[in-house]
Amino acid sequence: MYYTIGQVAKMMGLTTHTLRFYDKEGLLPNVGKTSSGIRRFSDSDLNWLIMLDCLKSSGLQLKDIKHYIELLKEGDKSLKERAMIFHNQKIKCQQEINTLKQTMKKIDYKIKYYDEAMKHGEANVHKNKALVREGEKLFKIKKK
Amino acid sequence: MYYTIGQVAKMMGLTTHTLRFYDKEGLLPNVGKTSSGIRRFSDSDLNWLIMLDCLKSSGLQLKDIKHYIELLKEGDKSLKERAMIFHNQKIKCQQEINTLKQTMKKIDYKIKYYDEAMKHGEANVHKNKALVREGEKLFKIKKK
DNA sequence: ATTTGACTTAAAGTAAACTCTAATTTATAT
DNA sequence: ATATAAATTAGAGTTTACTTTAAGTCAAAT
Repeated sequence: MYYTIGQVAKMMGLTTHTLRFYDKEGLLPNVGKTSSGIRRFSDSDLNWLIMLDCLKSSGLQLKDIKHYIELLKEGDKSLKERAMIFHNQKIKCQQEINTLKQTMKKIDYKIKYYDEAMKHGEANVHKNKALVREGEKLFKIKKK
Repeated sequence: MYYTIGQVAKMMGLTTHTLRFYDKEGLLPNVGKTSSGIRRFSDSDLNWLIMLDCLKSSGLQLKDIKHYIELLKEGDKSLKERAMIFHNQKIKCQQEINTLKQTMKKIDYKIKYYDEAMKHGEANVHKNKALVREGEKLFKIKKK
């Protein structure tokens, strides 16, 4: 089964421009073309796009993904380096999740602050010092 | 207690250039200056920088943070909009965490693949079809 | 007093990842 | 057969978030 660039764009939530850009950058090394020059995406190409998306999500830059493709092309002798890439990305991913969890905590704190503020009015909330530590106090909001 | 731009840069893990850039962009609305024009960062400014970092981590762009600052300056009448910002960022944050968890799963899968590959050699691993779904097969690696 | 290092501004430059334009060709539907 | 939709290329432009440069002023130490 083959797909046009437009179909793939829809399926992957990308634009055709982005797909051509990826192709130009060497990030779609196996996409074929018809005799008239039109790209034919196979299921295998789709799987690779899913993998590419995963590598991007883990924090790899396009040039790093390009490098990974070169390693794949080298075959067995690059096994260790490829394994290292995933090992490193796992660590990066975990760190990013931890950062986001910390960020979530602070956001929850803010949400609590705003819930209070909207329930009781700004003036009352300001009696609770703990709740105004992170920015609110920077602007002396006039109470009337 | 006041700090110079260099001290703050060290404390926050930023460069002085970045701090001046933030200031220029209006992201440090309360930082004062000495009579000779040198920036004086207060503890309150430091707290704001921590908050700014949190907002960035949650996925807000600098221009969105700028907008948030404008809202803070408006006082009580922007309470609802500010609450909405945190509400939205919480959702974005949670989605990002979910994406990263999915990504982690795929990476773990790859790590398992590479562990196997390095234990038994590429040829044997390729007998396990499930393990080669995501990219490896794209390049017909020559077995010798 | 002078050197060293940190500070100042304004503005140009950079990297990443697209995004869009233009001019043209190919494919599909009536 | 022809109109419309979708594909092609090359290359220029955009956005975000810095980063660097240049030319200078200020502050601390010897």
